[in-house]
Amino acid sequence: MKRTGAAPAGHTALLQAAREEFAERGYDGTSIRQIAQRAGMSLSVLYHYYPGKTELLQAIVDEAMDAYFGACEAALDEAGEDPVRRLAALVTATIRFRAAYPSKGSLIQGEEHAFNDEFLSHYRKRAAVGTRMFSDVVEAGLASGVFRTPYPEDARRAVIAMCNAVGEWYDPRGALSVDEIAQRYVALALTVLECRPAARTRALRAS
Amino acid sequence: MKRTGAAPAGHTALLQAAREEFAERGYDGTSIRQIAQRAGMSLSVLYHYYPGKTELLQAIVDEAMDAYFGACEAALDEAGEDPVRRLAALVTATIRFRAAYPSKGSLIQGEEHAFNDEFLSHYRKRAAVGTRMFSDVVEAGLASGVFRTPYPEDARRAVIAMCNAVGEWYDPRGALSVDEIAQRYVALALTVLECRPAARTRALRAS
Amino acid sequence: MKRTGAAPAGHTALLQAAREEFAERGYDGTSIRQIAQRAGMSLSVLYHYYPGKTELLQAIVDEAMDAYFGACEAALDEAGEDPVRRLAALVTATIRFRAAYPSKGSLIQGEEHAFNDEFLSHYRKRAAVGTRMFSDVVEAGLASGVFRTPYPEDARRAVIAMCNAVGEWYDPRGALSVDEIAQRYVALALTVLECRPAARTRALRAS
Amino acid sequence: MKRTGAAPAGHTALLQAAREEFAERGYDGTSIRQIAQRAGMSLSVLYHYYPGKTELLQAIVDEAMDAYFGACEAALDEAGEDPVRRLAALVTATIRFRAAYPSKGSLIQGEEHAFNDEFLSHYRKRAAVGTRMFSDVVEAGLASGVFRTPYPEDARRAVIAMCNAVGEWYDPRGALSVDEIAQRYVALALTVLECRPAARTRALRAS
DNA sequence: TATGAATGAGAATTCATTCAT
DNA sequence: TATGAATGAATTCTCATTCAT
Repeated sequence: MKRTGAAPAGHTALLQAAREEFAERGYDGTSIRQIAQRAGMSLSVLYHYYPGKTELLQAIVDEAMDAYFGACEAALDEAGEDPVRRLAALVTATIRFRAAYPSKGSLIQGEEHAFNDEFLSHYRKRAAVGTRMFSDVVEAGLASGVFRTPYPEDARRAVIAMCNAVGEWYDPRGALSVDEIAQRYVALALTVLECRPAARTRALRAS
Repeated sequence: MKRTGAAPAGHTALLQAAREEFAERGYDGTSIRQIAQRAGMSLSVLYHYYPGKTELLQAIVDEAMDAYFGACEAALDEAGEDPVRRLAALVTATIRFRAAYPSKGSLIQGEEHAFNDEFLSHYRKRAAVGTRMFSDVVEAGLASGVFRTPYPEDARRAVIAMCNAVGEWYDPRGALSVDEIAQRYVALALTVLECRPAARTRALRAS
Repeated sequence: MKRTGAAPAGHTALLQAAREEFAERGYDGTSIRQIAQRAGMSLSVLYHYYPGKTELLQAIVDEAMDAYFGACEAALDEAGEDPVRRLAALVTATIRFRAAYPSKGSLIQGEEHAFNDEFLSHYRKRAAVGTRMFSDVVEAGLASGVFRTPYPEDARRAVIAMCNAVGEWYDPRGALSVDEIAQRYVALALTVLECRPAARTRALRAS
Repeated sequence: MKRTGAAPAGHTALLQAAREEFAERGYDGTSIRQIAQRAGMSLSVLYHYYPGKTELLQAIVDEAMDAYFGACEAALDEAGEDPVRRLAALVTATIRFRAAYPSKGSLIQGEEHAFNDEFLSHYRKRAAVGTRMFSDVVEAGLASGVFRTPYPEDARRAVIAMCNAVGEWYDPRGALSVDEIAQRYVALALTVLECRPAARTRALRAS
């Protein structure tokens, strides 16, 4: 997250403000005046940073995807070749991401209607890459025989859905830390994929 | 599903139109003009039926919850006492519900910010009842030893999340029917809960 | 006030409701729905009694003027020829009228802008008659030497203004009865007109 | 009375336009479109200056009260201690005020129903101060024996009412100047208060 | 008489955005 | 860069009134 330093100061404050407002009221429910106010700047200044509301949304979504996919790739790199460890890496990265960004303010799930056509296809392309990361790991695990789920597609969807849902209830003041939650979800995900006990034990010990 | 007969004609057409528009563009992204237009009536007529946009949203959400919880209760009644069959009943009802109502137009997930305080607490109360239905079944299964998940709370959340996610990709023209999808998700849910093989076989045969 | 019996039941309830609403919120601030509701009838019924909002206003104003001018004429008749007694009659009638009708709901002072041209001239004509009643009495008093004000026109306006103002503060639960107030205002009015002490004593004793 | 210099240009034009429209049609009878049009600006610009219709009304009323009470205080200061001269000061200030501001557009008599609770109490508080100014003078005059009215409270109301009524008929093109009218009303007011002839003569000569 | 549905114009207000400086 | 004024379209909602039955 070494993004700071490069960005022209106001940029990040603006993105942060927009992220929060969008998260609280949704894209359409938020006025750029509210964003400017929360960012502590005038409307005119806001327009100097971004040409419009849409671009603000897109910047947020893109930034979130950068952060998420970057984390995923880094985690995969570190995980090596073992499908179980790779799966654990993805789950952990997803949980951390959902915990870090408020509820729906991140990938702005459900705000796709606010995207214009160009950005929508860009977004879908990147989202597909994300899906692919999971699919690849699941397929690798099936190929090597450590995963045995009869419904790989649905199992992959289930894993992603349950990880994403963490963003809806996670509270930093809760009893469990993010990483403790991540551990549990790794276990649950392996269960969903019907991971062989031996491989599972190895992975859970490792992380 | 022609619920007509009770409702004064335009009411249902209006709800249907609003459901579709809200699903496509979100609550704030939808203008009541668009709703009226889709329902084929003038703005004034819309206001003749409903006192405002909020009430329209609330009516939709309430109706959806009525349908969902009604289906759940009926399914539970029919399932008898066996926790496995009860779990299967809830999963099936949820999948069917998510398939029947377009994406986010049903329980209007993520539009809570548009609820006023009164309705929000009403909504949360009902939602808690839904959560409870799942919790009760999970607990009963754990008590009787057929479920063995070490994380009942998270497993329950995972099951609900994966069922809800069906609404995001389900396409009636797809290869699998709703009930086939439901069968798969019952299997996945039982896997998540670490259901004993014997009980599982029994349940999957039964449905 | 034997007006009842003739009017078709709903009529008077309607006028009463309209009078109250207009008094509370002004003509433009009142919707005919509010009037219908206060009168306990449906919109359609209201429109059966009166063709529109304007006519309702005009009916109220006319009825109020009927009541007021009727009372004035009766009082003048009873007063005989003495200017002092005639003045006392007018003042008393005016005070009683202002006390009987809520604040501005009576002659709807200040709602002339809501009158159409035809009614406006009709209203002005009647109002002029009212003014004339006072003027005549003042002039008679001057002619006979009992009134000695050097500014008859302004004195007349002052008397009328102070009587009308009673409607703005009169409270039936107050310490003084309407007639006690009227007595005081007769005294004040005679003072304004610089009535000769002898004539004054006679008049104040008489009433 | 060119108050300009402080206010940002459009503000005063707006207030003037609103004052005139409100005076002609009443608060509820006036649309902000009409105000904007009379002020020669667009709706949006109007909203740039004032956040809403209510605030416009309140600004007008407050400004009018500032002007009136300011004039009263200045006049009282100049009048010295003599109750007769003080009374004359108040009457003159009131007449001038009523003549300067169109009919009911000033203290917006009779538009209290359009005030919100907060402003209503603020308004009533200031209005009470105005009442008090008159009461104090009347009481002082009674104490010193120059006023002899047996009904001080009603006399005070009468004086205020007759002065206020000037705004309903005053026409700058009339035969009498504002100050000539004021002189007459001072005389009438002193008559109402039953001022001692000696003191009266002195006061009428002085002004 | 009576009714509830329907109508279309107009209400106040907010929006994202641009412009002149 | 930065600013506050300006813009005009769109927003939700209310209005007085009429219509079909």
